Amino acid sequence: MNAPTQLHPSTQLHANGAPRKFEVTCSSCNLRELCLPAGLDEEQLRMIDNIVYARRRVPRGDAVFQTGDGFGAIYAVRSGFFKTSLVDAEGREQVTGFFMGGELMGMEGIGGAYQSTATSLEDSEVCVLPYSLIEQLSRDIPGLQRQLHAVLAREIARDHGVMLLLGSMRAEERLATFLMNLSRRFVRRGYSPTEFHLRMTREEIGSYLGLKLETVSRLFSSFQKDGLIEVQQKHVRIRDIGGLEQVLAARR
Amino acid sequence: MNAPTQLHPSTQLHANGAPRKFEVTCSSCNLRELCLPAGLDEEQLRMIDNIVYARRRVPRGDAVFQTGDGFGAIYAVRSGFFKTSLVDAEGREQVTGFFMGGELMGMEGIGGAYQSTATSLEDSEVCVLPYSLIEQLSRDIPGLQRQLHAVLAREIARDHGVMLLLGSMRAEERLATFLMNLSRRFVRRGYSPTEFHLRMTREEIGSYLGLKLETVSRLFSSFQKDGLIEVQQKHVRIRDIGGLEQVLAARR
DNA sequence: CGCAGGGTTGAGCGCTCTCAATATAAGTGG
DNA sequence: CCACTTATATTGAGAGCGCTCAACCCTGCG
Repeated sequence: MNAPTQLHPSTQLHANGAPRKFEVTCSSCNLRELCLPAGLDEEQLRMIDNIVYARRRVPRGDAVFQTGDGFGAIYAVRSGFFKTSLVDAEGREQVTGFFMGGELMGMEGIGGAYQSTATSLEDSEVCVLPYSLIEQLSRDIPGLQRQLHAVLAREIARDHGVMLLLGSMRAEERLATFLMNLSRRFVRRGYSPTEFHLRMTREEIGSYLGLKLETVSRLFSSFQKDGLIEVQQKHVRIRDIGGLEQVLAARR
Repeated sequence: MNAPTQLHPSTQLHANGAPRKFEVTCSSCNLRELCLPAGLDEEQLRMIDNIVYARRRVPRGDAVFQTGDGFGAIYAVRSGFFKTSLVDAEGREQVTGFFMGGELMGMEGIGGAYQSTATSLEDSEVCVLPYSLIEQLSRDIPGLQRQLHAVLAREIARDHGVMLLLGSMRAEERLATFLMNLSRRFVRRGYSPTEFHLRMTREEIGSYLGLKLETVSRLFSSFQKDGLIEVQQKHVRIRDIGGLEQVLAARR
């Protein structure tokens, strides 16, 4: 429940104690409006600057935390791209989310152990937010308390949206929803809403959407044939966003 | 974000202000170890006794809150049984959970509006926990703060489990998982683990599990034929819990 | 250049859905 | 209390969506 006892080798410690190369503060971070500090005023921002205990580089394929690890911190994506996944007793694997800049991972571990594994899909960097600090600071800063609760609530709401997708949508509706969701998140981060690079494999998309990788591949091809998108391996260009919305609207 | 502005007619107000018929405190509640106060010591318990702003009766079929309602409180099931569900723009409906004594509903609304509708499946009663009070008290009572965070985290973890179920399991695995989950929750509340009354319809079970009601019905019959359970409408008796576990283990 | 991981595409199957009829339970009003 | 209505559950027959199995292709990299 306290700050991580074991520090990863690539960890850059924060100033209060150890030296570090780069500025590690929320107030100087261009992702702050997408992240935990969203909505805080300048004074509050300065108060929580020390909440970023450290930054940590995560090479492609490495895990930030794994199922069963004792919970210590929430992790914010500073750069790069992640998936979270879980595996049940019988070996069934499920990707529970994809995470990009400013998004938070590991919240389901609060009060116990992480219930999933967070794996980087490209060379990435995370901010380590020790729970003990968040806990402490959110007692004194009502804005942070609210923001933390709001972030947790949004994660629950997001999961419910995925449950709707998995429980009620057909395969093509799932993929269309997925693409539009990615598009929306990319545009908020200043990237093109219509052209992006998928960091995950067809298998990972399939796991997230409750489909087999072949089905995902076929759907990509089918969307391309219909003029909705252009796909070439991991590169995607959305050509007809309205058409994608129509895929959802066309209920039988 | 403050205490509910509109009070439901059947609401029994708490002592600080208005009279009421029954004791409305956590310390006198036999569900406290399953609910928000779990793990608090006696002193802390007394401090949060006033957190139950009111109790409210919810006749079968009524909603405690609905999608889009401004968030004001978290609701704890005092007695009875609930479902939460959401409907998307195209009319797809998804049951996101079933809730029994001591379980909390509405947390996904924190900081905004409820994202689902909570409907009672039998005449029930809920405790109204105004968020403003929770917020205030959890600043002064670290145990409550932790418990709140833990409850939110468990809800996220639960949702991930459902995502695994919906994304990776076959129909019969889903129903077996569902029955074992119900059994576990009933036994914690002092009911029989092997014999219980389903409060929800086949359609609601189906929606929750991502199946059609006919499929659910067929699976019940099939489980019965295999000697795993006895079903008669809403009455279920588990005859072979090990067999149900085998349904899950038998991966092809 | 060869290899490995990832992606595409085809053929056929089977699980779950759709449509439909019937049964049973639970209300509802006379 | 009973006839009628409505909601819920069961079961069957057939169709189709997505899966399985398999072959082949593409791309990056040692």
